Amino acid sequence: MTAKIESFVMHCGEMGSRWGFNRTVGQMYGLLIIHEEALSAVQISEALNISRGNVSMGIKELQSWRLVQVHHKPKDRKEYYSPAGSIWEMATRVFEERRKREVDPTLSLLRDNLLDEPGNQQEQYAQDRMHEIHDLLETITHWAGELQSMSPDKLNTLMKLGAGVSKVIDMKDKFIKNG
Amino acid sequence: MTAKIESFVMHCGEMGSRWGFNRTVGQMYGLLIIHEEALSAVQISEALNISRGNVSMGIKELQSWRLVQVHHKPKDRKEYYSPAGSIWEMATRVFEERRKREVDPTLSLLRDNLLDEPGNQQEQYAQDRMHEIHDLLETITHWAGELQSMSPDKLNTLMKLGAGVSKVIDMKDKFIKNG
DNA sequence: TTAAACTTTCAGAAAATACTGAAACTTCAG
DNA sequence: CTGAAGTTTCAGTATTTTCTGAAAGTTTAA
Repeated sequence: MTAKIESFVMHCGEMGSRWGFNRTVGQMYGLLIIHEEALSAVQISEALNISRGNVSMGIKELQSWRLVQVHHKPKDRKEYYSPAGSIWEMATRVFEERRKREVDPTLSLLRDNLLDEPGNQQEQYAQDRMHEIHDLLETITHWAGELQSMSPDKLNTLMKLGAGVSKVIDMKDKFIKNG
Repeated sequence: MTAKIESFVMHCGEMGSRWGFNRTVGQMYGLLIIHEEALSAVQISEALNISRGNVSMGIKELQSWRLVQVHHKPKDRKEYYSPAGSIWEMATRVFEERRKREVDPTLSLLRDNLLDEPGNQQEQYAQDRMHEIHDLLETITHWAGELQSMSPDKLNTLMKLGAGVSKVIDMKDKFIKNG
């Protein structure tokens, strides 16, 4: 590994826990992304100086995020791993998986709590706040889903438009009002 | 604390680490959100059964996220804490702080790495991937900033529009072409 | 079948992170 | 000043998370 490549891989390790996995899983994913050829478990463990068992667990973790793909080479029993999908897909998958882990459980707890009538003023206040949080998370979650259903280039147009989208929406309102 | 309130607070604790802080900080923030009155450090430590020192560290952490506000009562030297801003602001702050911690360092590393010429084919490939990641993160970051600059109700309109925004944009293109 | 070549699992060790509580520090009323 | 009422700090401990490596499991070629 050259110094530049190593610095990227190590950075992925350091950021790993902030992105939702642990250091070695971060390093492994970083390595797979910038390496042109698919790598075997042993190659990964040698490149990163981690145990074979750890690589096995890490691959499992990355698979649970739908971020790696397994390949086989003819006349070779080993499994070779590479990132699943484009950089774009990688981003949407991380986004989606994090939503599942970070938002969905909370939405479900809030829904449950909101089913009961509040027993007193204190609970009334608490429920009002929970309601606000629930609605906000629900709106954002729903919106994120809609965005992900758009084609990447539509989405790109939208992003490039930025806050300008607001003008376009105003224009639509005017257009409709005026017939 | 009633059972329902406690379940919410404990949930915030469990989710804490997924949201970027630790268990007790999560509990503290949950408690402050659903509690109508501001709470003193001692009240927090008693409600959650954690040490006074831990509360102090937790408040510091929440302040670094710009999520709490300090109040003083007349004739009372204690500090009282409550969430800073509306639920909406809370969401944008968490979003923004997480961007700073999760994305900005990576963008800066990528920029640095992309300044140098690649030394060989392997580095060329690595740099191409880094370039893709850089551009994607930059686009998303920029877009997120633009969205945050919009007023909450504009943003709400946009979110409610969902994927329908794509049609509005098409309409604009047609309108301009024909108009 | 057998055994070689590989992968997975998991108990225990190591490392990282969070928490406590006592001491140090700050602020302010008298 | 003094000391009471508060806050912060941080060394040491407890807890949680991650990692290792050996054993168990799987697959396939002969």
